[in-house]
Amino acid sequence: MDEESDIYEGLRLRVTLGGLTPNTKLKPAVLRHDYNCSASTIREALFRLSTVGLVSFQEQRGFRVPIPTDQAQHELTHLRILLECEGACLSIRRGGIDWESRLTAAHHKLSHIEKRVRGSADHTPLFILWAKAEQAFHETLISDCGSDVLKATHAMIYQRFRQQVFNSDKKFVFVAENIEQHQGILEAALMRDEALIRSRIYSHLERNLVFDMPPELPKLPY
Amino acid sequence: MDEESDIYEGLRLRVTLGGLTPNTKLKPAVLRHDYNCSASTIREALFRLSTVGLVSFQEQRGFRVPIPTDQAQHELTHLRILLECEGACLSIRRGGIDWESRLTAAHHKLSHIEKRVRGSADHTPLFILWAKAEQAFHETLISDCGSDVLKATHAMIYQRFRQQVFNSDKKFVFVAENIEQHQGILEAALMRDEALIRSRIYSHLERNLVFDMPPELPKLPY
DNA sequence: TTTCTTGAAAATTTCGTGATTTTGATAAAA
DNA sequence: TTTTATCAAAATCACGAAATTTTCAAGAAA
Repeated sequence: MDEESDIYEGLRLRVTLGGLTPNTKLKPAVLRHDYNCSASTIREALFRLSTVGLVSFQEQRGFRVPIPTDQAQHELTHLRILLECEGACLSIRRGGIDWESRLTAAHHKLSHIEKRVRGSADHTPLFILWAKAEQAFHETLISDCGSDVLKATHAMIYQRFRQQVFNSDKKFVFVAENIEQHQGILEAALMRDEALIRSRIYSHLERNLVFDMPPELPKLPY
Repeated sequence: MDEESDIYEGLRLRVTLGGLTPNTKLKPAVLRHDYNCSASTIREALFRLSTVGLVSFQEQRGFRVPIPTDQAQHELTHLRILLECEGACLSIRRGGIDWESRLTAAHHKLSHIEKRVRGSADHTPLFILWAKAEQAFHETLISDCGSDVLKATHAMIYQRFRQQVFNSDKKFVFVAENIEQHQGILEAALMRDEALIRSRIYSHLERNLVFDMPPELPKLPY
């Protein structure tokens, strides 16, 4: 049977949002029990995760949970901005009423969760839910860009970004400003204003840029 | 011994520049003889190649050489432009004399090969050499952007791009304009003109964009 | 105390095998 | 002729174990 991709997804969730301490060893011989399968199967899944940067791998030294660094956070944020601005602008040009409607739906769901999060003291139980809705919103934002390669690349970077900030000390996973920022991005999308959406995506992610970065966004690309 | 990465590299070369017919099956049980190792080892390497898009994989149906499509060519070109413009501009801002010198060296090597290619009728023997020099030039161009993530992502896309155009019917692997275009990119880099280098990178890759795309490049990003 | 060696335990990598699934040729039915 | 059924050959996948490498604690030397 096809448990392989379940194992892959399960491990992906663990290393990204599982709250594992960075640098934790990931031993196939141990993990096999959680998924009941052989060590080789786990190894294969870990290998695939390592090619997308979600686990680190060293020859003859096995797999580990990557260590978050300021540098990595900055770089991942930078690429997210680049890819998301591009994808969003292309979607604005190409997307129709269907895109608008899907984006509105995704925002509605996200917004609902975010308001609940703001109320409760402990974010943990809602967090997985929030993370999925956040990802869905940002992926919907670029969903009509017309490029599977762009979308796949963005998904990769987004996962690593989420892992990075969740596993970093600061745990800035959720901040209140998100609510209005997501709202603002949605509005810019519906207004079909490319320059505005660029600047709002930038503002939304800006706080994760740990080094200084040129301030303003371009009018629009090519 | 560590043959694993040799096997990975060997297979990568075969599926990208090996001249294999698209859709060719890649059978571990057959390939094992070329690398003398077990089928499982080959399988593992092919798996890793499939996660970066260099071989296609279907559950229970094994591995195949990906089929080039116009859509894929367009998307890969689009991302190359995006990443290479960004990386080059950042390198212009951050890079010093060392970057200029490495870029000049890389261009010198590439230029030498390209002039030899222009002369000879059959490009095949020189092709691997040219491909390596071309990649080195474009990677040096973005080498001082300060982001390992950007560089790794670009490398991934570049490989797939190279595979795509080499395995496509048209075989536009080498065109004479490359010579002056590479020259032009080098000059723009040394002039530290961001807008110019963007427009020249775009012009260099433009012919691989199979669908229409907005014409001119942005002044500069953030 | 600190540094260096030693060697047993643990972890990683590779491999061949059996179970399961797909493929493709041949024959039967429509 | 075209479609469907059958079934043997071939390929894929997951597994456990052997071979290799690393880890790390305990003792020797500086």
